[in-house]
This record gives sequence, C-alpha cells and structure tokens, in this order.
Amino acid sequence: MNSTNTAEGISFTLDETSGAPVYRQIIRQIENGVLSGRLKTGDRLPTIRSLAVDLKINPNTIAKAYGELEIRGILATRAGSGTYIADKRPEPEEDMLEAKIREALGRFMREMRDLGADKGEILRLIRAWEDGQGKWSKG
Amino acid sequence: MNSTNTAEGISFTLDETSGAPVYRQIIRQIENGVLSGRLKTGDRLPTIRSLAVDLKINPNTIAKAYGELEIRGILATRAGSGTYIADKRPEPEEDMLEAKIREALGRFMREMRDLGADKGEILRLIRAWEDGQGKWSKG
Amino acid sequence: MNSTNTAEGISFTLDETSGAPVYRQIIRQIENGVLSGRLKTGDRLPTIRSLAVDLKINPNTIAKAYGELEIRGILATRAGSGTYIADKRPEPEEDMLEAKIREALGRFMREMRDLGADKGEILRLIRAWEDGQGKWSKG
Amino acid sequence: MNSTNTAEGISFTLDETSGAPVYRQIIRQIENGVLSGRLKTGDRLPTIRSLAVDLKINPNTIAKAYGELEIRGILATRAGSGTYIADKRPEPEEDMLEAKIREALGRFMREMRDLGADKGEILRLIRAWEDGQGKWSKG
DNA sequence: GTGGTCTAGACCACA
DNA sequence: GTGGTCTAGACCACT
Repeated sequence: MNSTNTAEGISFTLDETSGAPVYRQIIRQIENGVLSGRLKTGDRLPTIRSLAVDLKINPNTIAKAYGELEIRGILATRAGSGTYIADKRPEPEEDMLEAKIREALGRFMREMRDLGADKGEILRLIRAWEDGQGKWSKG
Repeated sequence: MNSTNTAEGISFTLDETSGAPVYRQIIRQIENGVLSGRLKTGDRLPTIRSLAVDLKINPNTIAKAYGELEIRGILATRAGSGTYIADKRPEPEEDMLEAKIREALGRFMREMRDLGADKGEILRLIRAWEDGQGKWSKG
Repeated sequence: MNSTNTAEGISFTLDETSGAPVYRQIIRQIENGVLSGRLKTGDRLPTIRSLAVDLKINPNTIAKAYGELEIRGILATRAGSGTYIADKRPEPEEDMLEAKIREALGRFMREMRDLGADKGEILRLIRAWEDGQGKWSKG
Repeated sequence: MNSTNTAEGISFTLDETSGAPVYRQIIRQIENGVLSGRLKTGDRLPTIRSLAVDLKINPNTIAKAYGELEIRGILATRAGSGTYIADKRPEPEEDMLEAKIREALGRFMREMRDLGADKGEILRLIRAWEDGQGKWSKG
C-alpha cells in the first residue's frame, strides 16, 4: 500500500490508494505527532532530501508540506541546519486530539461496516494486532 | 465531516477532510459493498441525479465514479433505466475482502498510534462505540 | 469530414458525420495503434492540451479518452510529465488484431453494398487509392 | 458486433461498438439504400414493431429514425398500412452517392492503416471476401 | 507545463 | 426521467 520512512522520532507512511495528495498526508502525520505529544518543541524532522529519497517522491512535495506547516507556526526552519518543531505551538491541544481520534474511529468503523466486519470481529482483529506488523513498531 | 446518503441498500458518506477525490471515495464505497456481499448482482444504485442532490455535489462527479466502475465491469448501465451491479463480477472475492480489511486496519492502527492512542484505549473506544452514531445504524 | 493531428508516432482523425462520440473515436485509434504495433510501450502520446488545440475540441474530452484507457491498463500517466503507452499491455494481441481487421472489413463491405458498389468496383477504387490522399501518408 | 434484420428489400445491421446512436445508424442505412437505387419509390419498409423485435431495440428508436426521414421527405407513412419510400425524393443523387462512397473508402483505408494492413493485404482480403459472410448475402 | 478534480450548464439518446 | 457527451472554466498536485 505504501512506502515508509523512519527517522528522528517520526515515521512517514504514504497511502497511494486513497488518492489524497501526498503533501497533505505528510502534513497530517506531522500534525498528529505534534498533537499527541510524540513530537516536541525542538525535535528535528528529516531533511527534505532524505525524506524524498526514502518516500520516493519529489523533494518539492515535501518542501510544500514543510512550508505550509512553517506558515502555520508548527515548524521552524533554521537555514543550513534543518527543520524543527517550533516553540510557539498552537493552543487548542486537548480537544483537537480527541476530535481527531473520534474522527479516525468514525471513518474506520464506517469502512469496516462497509466491508462486512462487525464489532466482534474488529475487536478480535485488533487484539491480534502485533506491534511491529510493519508500521506499528518504530517511531 | 461529511454528508451522507442512504438508498437502495447502500449509503454514501463523504469525508471532506481527507483530501481524497470525491469520485474515488464513492468508488471505494461501492467496491467495498460489492466485496462484502452487501451489494449483489442486479442491485440498483441511486440515480446519478438523486445522489448528486443528496451528497450536494455535481452530477458529473457521480457519473465519473459510476463510469470508472462500469469500465471495470463492476457496474452496468441500462440507458434510461439506471445503474446496476453487473452480472459479471471479477472473481477474486475472498482474498480481496481480507486484504481490504487488513489494509483498513493497518491505516487505522497507524493513525491511532500517531495520535497517541494505545491498543488498550482503542479497544475501549470500540467497545463503547454505539451502533447508530450517525453512520453505523443503516445500510 | 474531419480534423487531423499528427504527432509522436500517431495521428488522429475525427469523423464528425458518424455520430460516434469523439472520445470513443480517440480511444479506438489508440487501441488500433497499440494492436498493430505502431504504438509501443513507453511511447509518449500528445499532451491533452496540445491535442485539444489540434483537434479543436475541449481538453476534457481527450482527458476522458486517456482516462478510460488508463483504467484499462493501456495507458499510464506520469503526473507532470505526460501520458504513455503502459508496460503492462493486455495479452490477446494477435487474435484481437485479426478480429478488428475482420470487423472493419465487414463494416466496410456492408456499407459499400448498401451504396451499390460491387466487389469489382471496390477493388478498382482501392487500387486507385493513392497514399497521401490526406490521411494515408503520414504515421 | 451486431444484430441484423432482413425484410422487404433492406436489411439492417447495428454496430454496437461504434457508439453511434442507433437511430442514426438506421437513418444512414435507409439513406444509402435510396441513394444507391436499391430502395425505390413505393418500396415498403419493415414495420416499426417487427424491426424493433428483430433488432432488439425499443420501437421508439425506430419511430424516431422513420420520423426524421419522413420530415426530410424520404419516407412517407400511410396510416394503417405502413411506411414507404416517398415519391418525392430529394434531387442531389449522383454526386451524393459518389461522395458517400469516397468517404466510406477514406474511413476504411484510414482504419486499415491504423491496424497495420497495407494495400496489398486489403486487396487480398477483399478478393477472398465471400458473399454470404453474414452480412453480404441477403437484401 | 503536465495531468487531475470539480463545477455549471447545455443538449442528446433512450425507455 | 434515465444516463451520456461535450463545453468552458476554475483550481490543485506534481515535475
């Protein structure tokens, strides 16, 4: 389904099947990392070039994602040094996080229903889910 | 997050936040319905125009989704009558379904991890999930 | 009767009198080019916009033709780069080509019969046919 | 490729692959029959119903074709009796016929070129063409 | 500059 | 009233 990159406290996974723009997938994953607290002020992000190589996409696409997050004050670029999580982080933390979890859950339950899986089977699948199934272990 | 339509055995939900093209979201939901067996050969889909009104999008967008599925042999059109699930459905049923469930699960666990929810919390949230939270009841 | 475009190894001709949808005429000509071997894996097609200008039709119409062929695995799109004949081409080559030739011949003989031309006259006309009568020379 | 009907001096063949509207295919075949002289003033056409059954299409479609030809003075309907080739036939006979033959030839040569058949092969195929290959015999 | 998505709206073929 | 075709034009993703 995708390609994954792991580095400096965050790993990226692209879902090619969704049709969602790549730069937006990257933005969302950084946002989520910040919201959840896994990414903290001062943490360094992968360089544009290394990430481009790892995800096999054009550097401009990553630059666009980083650029937008910089505009929104979530990232800061120190020339010649790299890209970091900014000091000044937007306030609305806790609610945002809960809302995002709820949304992700809703999307998931909706899709599982469409695929014919009921609550029991979903619970069973998740219990059987192993950290390290490719994209759960690292980060 | 979205708008929903319910009719003739399938309901559609659009996720505006994902960035995924609307016509592709529709395609995926029909595919899933067919794979899971909820949509069967001969079932009639909502008309292009009625679905366009319900989802508040342009009819051409629905036509594009239906059109792609017709090219792929999943839908069949009877001019002046409507759009139906085709007789000739591709074979690879069971495996496809499992693969899609696994993929959806992977995407979900990945996103929940990014958001800082661990397996225990996920299980708790799903157990608390009520059918009828907007998108679970009908179908 | 039509407008013609020549570029990158394929030329397009639209027949306005037939009533056949323009996008389907384009599809058929690309299919034929692939079947006959004149179009090979990796060959680049005219850009949507340039072809639209040449044929004096709307770019969306070309996009629709290319799109259908992409769904069927005959074309591949590289965003920002162009549209190409796909690697993975369906197998049934030889039979398909013969069948298409037979069909075209049948259509033609049928139409000539309706128009009152017998076999002798048809042979005479074809022998007199000159390469370069507008649509025979290039390629 | 099609379905065929034979009756009262004209046989109809529908080409489903072309995408050309059915009613227009019918019109063209009647026009051609008249132009070539095979259909003469007073000749009776198949009834709408019988033709609809034979070609497996909706009677309205045939009614539309007959109706348009009636407007153009090529057909005449005698209530309760049937549809006939009209007395008053449009003048531009000879040139029209030649032009149509030339066009059909051009289309055919163009398509054969696309399919990779050269003049020699075309001549060979036509010489081998047998009356009675399904659509050449009757009428 | 490449293709992709979506809208709005007109007109056609068919049942 | 159903879907199909085409246009014009806006905006986006990606190279």
